[in-house]
Amino acid sequence: MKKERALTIPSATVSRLVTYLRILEELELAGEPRTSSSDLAERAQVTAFQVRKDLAYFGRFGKRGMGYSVALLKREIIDALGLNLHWPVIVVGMGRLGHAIANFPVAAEYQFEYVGLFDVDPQVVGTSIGNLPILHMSQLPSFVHERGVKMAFLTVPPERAQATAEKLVQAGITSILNFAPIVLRPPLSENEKDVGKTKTWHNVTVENVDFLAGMKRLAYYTHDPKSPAVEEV
Amino acid sequence: MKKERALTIPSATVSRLVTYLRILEELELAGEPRTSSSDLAERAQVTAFQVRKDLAYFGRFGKRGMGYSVALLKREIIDALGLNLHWPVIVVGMGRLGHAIANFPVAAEYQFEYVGLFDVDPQVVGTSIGNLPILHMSQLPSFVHERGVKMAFLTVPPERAQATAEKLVQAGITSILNFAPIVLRPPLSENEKDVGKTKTWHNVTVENVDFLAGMKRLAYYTHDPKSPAVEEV
DNA sequence: TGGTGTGAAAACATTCACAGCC
DNA sequence: GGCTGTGAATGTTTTCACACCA
Repeated sequence: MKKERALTIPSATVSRLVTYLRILEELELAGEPRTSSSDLAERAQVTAFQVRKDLAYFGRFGKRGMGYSVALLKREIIDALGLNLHWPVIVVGMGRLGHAIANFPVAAEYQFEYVGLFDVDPQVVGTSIGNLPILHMSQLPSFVHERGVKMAFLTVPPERAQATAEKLVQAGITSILNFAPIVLRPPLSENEKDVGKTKTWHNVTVENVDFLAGMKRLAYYTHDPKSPAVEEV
Repeated sequence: MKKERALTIPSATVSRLVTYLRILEELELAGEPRTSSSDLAERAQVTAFQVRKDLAYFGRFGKRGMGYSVALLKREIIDALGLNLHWPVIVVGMGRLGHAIANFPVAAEYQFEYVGLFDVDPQVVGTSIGNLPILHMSQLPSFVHERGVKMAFLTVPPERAQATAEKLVQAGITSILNFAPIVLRPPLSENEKDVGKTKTWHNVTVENVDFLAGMKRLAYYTHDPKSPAVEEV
């Protein structure tokens, strides 16, 4: 008899799992064989309840009274996140930011691997970064199809991000790490339901990396809200 | 008679307000004088209910049947987020990433302004970026105190991030935009309650910018969860 | 005894329906 | 008629208490 395990790990939990994984790597490097929910909690700055609940979404890995094996728990989180799989990645938009990202040693992180770099500027198409040549966008659809690439880092200028994203999805990309400070959306007249924090778009997932947004949120949490928040009635 | 307005805008709402603000800027640039909750919703990829609820946390800016004035709503969100204030910012850690960030024209974003750059490496201390000299970390406490700086961008290597963050807070910094892929935490034996998504630390707020974490979350949302999620019972 | 796993409760966030006003 | 503002309902996430087991 088969029973489905919870397919849906809450998005907040997914974020924390990434954090726990990083902590487990540190513990392993430090030679610590075991940890506990309260130890993980302090290092991740959450509660021990939260850690146990997060882990319970996809299994039972601890020993009561003993805590968790660092090596085992690390392996389980890697599997749960899909980081045991090979992830070929393309970088689209080879300006300053694209160059910086393409030079980052992403291969050190599990099985992510840059396999293609793309741009439209004839000045940069044909040059290389590391041993990867920068290809023209016109070659992208066949490249993505042949190599089975699903994940793209979008590093084009903001005003071109939407149009480029649409091309990526058309070519078969399903996961976009969007560095442009805009909200990517489906081509007009498409209505799909959002799923959690990460929005879907024809089964497309977008994650945003946006330090300007973080900077503005910081301003809110830092400014004294008392004075403007008192009003005359 | 005075009455306090809701001091607490939910953190999820704060994030969306930043998005709405960006959209309002675009609309203003495009010469659109008015918008509506459904227009904003589509552009921000949320529901119209959500937009109206978010705005209702800090005021009533619309006209029934007419929607919102782009200029007015933009001003209100700017005020609510504290972006009408001047934000002097220091960048700490002038490696590749710190250089890239320091070269970014952050002054184009409201009243943020880089006022100081810091590092410990004698090779870079004394050199300049733009018209700002890179100062040694030993000068940071007096600089922060004299200039009344509250916000810092932390771009040091991961292994130095925690110790550097502690120095920043000791010097009087209350807001850290953390680019290091680690969780910053208070010096040992300090227990403070978390407040929402953004954690507090002696009234310190940390926002994280971490593309590797985004990349790993993407892997989870992209990998087919069906096969490993079915288990024998 | 110590620390996990989990059902139940509380807190929080989103969705909805519709009253109210331009 | 159209679109906002908002209490109520729903759904999701976090917190908690405690049963259970090495």
